[in-house]
Amino acid sequence: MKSRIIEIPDFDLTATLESGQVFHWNTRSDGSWSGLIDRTPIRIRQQNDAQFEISLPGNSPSLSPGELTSLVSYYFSLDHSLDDIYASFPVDRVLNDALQRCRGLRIIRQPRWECLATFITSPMKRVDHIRQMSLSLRRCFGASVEGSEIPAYPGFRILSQVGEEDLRSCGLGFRARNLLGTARLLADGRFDLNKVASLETEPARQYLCTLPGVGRKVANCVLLFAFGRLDAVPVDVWIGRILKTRYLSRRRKWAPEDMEAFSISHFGKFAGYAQQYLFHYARVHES
DNA sequence: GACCAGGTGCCAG
DNA sequence: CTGGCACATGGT
Repeated sequence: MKSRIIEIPDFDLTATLESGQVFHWNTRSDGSWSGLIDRTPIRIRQQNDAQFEISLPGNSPSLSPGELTSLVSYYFSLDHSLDDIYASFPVDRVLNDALQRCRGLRIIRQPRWECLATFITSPMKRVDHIRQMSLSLRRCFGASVEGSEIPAYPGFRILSQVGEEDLRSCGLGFRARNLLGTARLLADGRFDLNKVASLETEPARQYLCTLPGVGRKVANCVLLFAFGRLDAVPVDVWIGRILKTRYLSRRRKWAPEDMEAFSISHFGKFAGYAQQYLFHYARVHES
């Protein structure tokens, strides 16, 4: 197993992987994380502030050291300048607390379908449940990968051909119909994920919302975590609570759309980043 | 056993 | 446009 050390100045691996944007990475006894970047098994360990050991478990996929570094850099968005992002935020006591506590958290670039599918299974589920469903789907329908304990996430062509009951047996409940419906639209070519990338954020959001099981919240998660739209703000119960109690009047009623608009106007073009810090900070200090 | 979880879709007023 | 409710499952 070849490994290499890379330098990354501002990166908190644990915060990034535990912040509820991705659902399949596991810690190991030696402190490293193992997971898959699409079909490639990856092992990564933070050695100190800025040094990371990355390696390819098993011996199947032959990536050159350069290719491995590129893959990891893209996935973890190591090109994002956190200094610039932090500097763009307003002076704000609430956000600054979260920034200090979660410094180094990065918005990652997930495979599009994997991200879309897992967030279709997310409504009314806790993060650990989403992890469970994701793992069940991988085990039931995903292709095994040499060097990885867990199989790859099943593609939409596979899922489009399974029965709704098979998806329910993975614990999806009422989400099974939505995942199946969406998988079929993609498999039939009636929905094109590549088109999402070519659209401006708002039209892309509207387009995503045509999929069954995808509303504004899920669409924003997909735009933020898979399409690098750093101004997309998913408003869930956590963010809604934080915005209402710390930034807005908790008397008045706020529509999620209005809270999105407030976030953009207050936090700016990286409002999605601000949202993720607030979300993670609130969750690690769970009530 | 209620109660709630990174919501969505549908229907009545 | 707004409010209310069903939707499955699993953990406190």
